Amino acid sequence: MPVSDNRFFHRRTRAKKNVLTGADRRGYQGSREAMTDYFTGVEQPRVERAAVMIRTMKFIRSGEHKAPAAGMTAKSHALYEFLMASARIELSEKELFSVTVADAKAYLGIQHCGRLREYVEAINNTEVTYDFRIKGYARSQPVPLLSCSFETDEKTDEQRIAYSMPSPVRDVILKSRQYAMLEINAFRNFSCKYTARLYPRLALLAGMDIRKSLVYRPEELAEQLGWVWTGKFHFGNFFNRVMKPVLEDLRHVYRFRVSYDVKQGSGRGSPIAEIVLSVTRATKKLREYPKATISDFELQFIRAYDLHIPPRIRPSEDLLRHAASKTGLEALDIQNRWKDAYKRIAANPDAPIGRSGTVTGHYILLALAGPRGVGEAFETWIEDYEPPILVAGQTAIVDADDVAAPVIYAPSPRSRSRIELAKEEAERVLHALNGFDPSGAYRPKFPISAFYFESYCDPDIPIWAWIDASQNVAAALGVLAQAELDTLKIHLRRMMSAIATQDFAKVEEIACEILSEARLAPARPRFPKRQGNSSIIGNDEAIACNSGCVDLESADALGH
DNA sequence: AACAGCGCGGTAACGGTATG
DNA sequence: CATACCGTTACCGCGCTGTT
Repeated sequence: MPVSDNRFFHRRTRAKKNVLTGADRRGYQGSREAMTDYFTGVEQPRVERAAVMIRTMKFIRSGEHKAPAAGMTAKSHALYEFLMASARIELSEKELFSVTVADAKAYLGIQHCGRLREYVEAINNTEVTYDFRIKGYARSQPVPLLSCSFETDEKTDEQRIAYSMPSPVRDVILKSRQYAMLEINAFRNFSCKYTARLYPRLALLAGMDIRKSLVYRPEELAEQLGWVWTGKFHFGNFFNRVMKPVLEDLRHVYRFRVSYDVKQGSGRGSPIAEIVLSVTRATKKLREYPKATISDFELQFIRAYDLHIPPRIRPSEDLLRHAASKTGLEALDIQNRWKDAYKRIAANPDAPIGRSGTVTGHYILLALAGPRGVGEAFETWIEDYEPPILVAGQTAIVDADDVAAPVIYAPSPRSRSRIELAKEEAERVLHALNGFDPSGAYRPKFPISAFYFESYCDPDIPIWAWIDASQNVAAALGVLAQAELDTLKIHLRRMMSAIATQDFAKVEEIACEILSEARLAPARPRFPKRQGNSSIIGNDEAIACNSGCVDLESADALGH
């Protein structure tokens, strides 16, 4: 193959004025509320991080502690990421930023102000170096991670964290051309402090067209992650104490999967010479594709044609433009294809659609009946879109009233307790169990509803964490996941009703019932006492001894 | 001999509840 | 609302065993 055909080897002219830099980008994808409110959080907002920061950041010391970044635990690092993400949105206009204490606590999922102070102190006490080649910045000069302080808003009496970042860091972000997109909400779910240090490196790789595996000597990787050891380097300790928890933690990342391999060296004692980390390509959602430009001429046609599509199933112009750049088709063409696809779906929802063959029309109808309506339906359709072979003369009649009106959920207020969140979520599930529409106009049939409700049998999803599910509940959910759909629905409905009425003893009772029906001995009822890490099922095999692959998608919480 | 695997035990951090 | 307290979890030093 001639080299000139390969676009990866084409170089961009340096210092071109029209090259986009950080200052030109918003740098944050998603709604701001998605960081502090779980229900908008299902969209998984992302924030960019300049590549040079990821590649060259080194922790050097941390207050009185000897070890670098001693105070930077998983939680304090999560707070750092939250502050960086909040600042990114208004970075080009401001130098001093602030977030409310309530938001920070909501993001971290903590109740105590005291804890928040500890994390802020850890951030203030941690110094790092970067290798920036910019004027006025000595490459080895230590800079604080961020400088934070607490203050009270005099008018509203609201407590806030005010903070600023070292100006070279701000400059670098605004000038950066190469960056990684980080799933900001992943950080708050990490439980190992080293995960936050490896994840950005992997994210940088996952966003690239060519993803060469990262090859490290174990000691080199340990050093980059800031793991300290005394005496001789001990591979077993490093792998069990750092890499295993990190790989396990990375299941909270939705966009890509990580696999690893360890390569043996030669010599006595079968030493490990290399750790190889590989990532899959990061997936992209429809709205993350740039909006294709459409001519006024084409726009006129689109708008004229819009009049023939019922508003409930009419994708917005923006969606069409995103889809145009994803598929390479004309926006007008896509609009037509969507309308045709909808006719076929409405006429025969059981028929598979799209490339994979696993998506049926029910998926689209369910999305249409859901809270995000046509936006989600169109996105689901285009995600798996396969251009159809058109047959002349094939028509179907679309009745604008054959689809239930989308159910609109009120936006959720902040800072609710876990019980309130659980209650609200339980009501959503009950709603879904009743067929999404009280009048019963659209009731999802078998394939889609099985897919939908089975996802609630994962004890790892928030609703079960919120009610602090016991071992019995986790085990019962495992039984339900294997059960017939009707059995699943009946028990799920009972458990969700109990949660909705905040009768948690009842949940436990139902769980025990399910277990005894399945002839499994329930453990001694433990509600309401918390029993530690009870809710992870089926992750034991995720990390094999020598090499393995952590499936990050299995953790998809509410699976829409 | 040089290394990985493994487990014990101690300390700091975390998360929740009770108390002022 | 803030602080004290306590059980659980994360982290780490260390030494022993088995394999190459």
